Amino acid sequence: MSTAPPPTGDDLVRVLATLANPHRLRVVAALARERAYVSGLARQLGISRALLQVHLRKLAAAGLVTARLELSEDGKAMNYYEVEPFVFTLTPAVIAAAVETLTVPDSGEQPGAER
Amino acid sequence: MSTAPPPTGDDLVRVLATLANPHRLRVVAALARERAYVSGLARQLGISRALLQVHLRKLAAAGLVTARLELSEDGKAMNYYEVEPFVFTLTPAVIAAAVETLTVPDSGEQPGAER
DNA sequence: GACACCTGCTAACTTTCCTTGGCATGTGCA
DNA sequence: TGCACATGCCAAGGAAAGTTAGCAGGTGTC
Repeated sequence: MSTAPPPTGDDLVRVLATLANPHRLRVVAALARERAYVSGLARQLGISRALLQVHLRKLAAAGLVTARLELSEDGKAMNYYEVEPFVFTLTPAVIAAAVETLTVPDSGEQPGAER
Repeated sequence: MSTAPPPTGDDLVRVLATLANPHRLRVVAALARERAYVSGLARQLGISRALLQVHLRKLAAAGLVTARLELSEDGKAMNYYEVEPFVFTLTPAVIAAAVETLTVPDSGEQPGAER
């Protein structure tokens, strides 16, 4: 009974690096409560829009949140973000499995044929 | 039925930041197979001792690995590291809960009394 | 037209992390 | 004594991430 598909090494690193940031954790937490648009979320979190943009971009790149462009009642373009229902389990065994598919910076990249 | 105690926000950030690194993931994976001492592990992973030291230090600081100083048969002091059987579950809900106990860089730090 | 709200981007600075190389210490063995 | 192996620490350069400030575009309302 698997709870979630085992992430590849690179995916795991990306997700971990993305979540390893207080601001991004707050963003995820806020979006978990309810979806929000950029400016509103920036005000809610007390950070600048430019900063939030960067963090949202990273979260989206990691597949943890998604953006949806909508039009408000008064015709304004609002970019609504919502959290993705992700589930990652972190254990030594999971990591050991993920490492098998870790890309090396410069050499070859045969999964499970390096050691 | 809880699988693991909910981590505090700061703990979570520390663990995530620690694991968000290919080298440290490899270290955890190697130690998950079997414990090892610094020099041997460095050779096994193909990295310098100094570099491994830094990564091991971070892993230990996050509570993911532990060090145990032992004496080999021929009287040499070997510092054996072994992985801790940690279990972290990453979901939007877990993150939302952890954010409640996130320390702010400069202001006060009353858990769950800010919003 | 001026204002308020929404969106996005880029350049530049600061800070942090990563990595290397060198140095110092201790043990056992030929 | 010299070599091989183990431990550790520190300084310094390079790479990456975080953050700010500013600019530019769009719409609706007074």
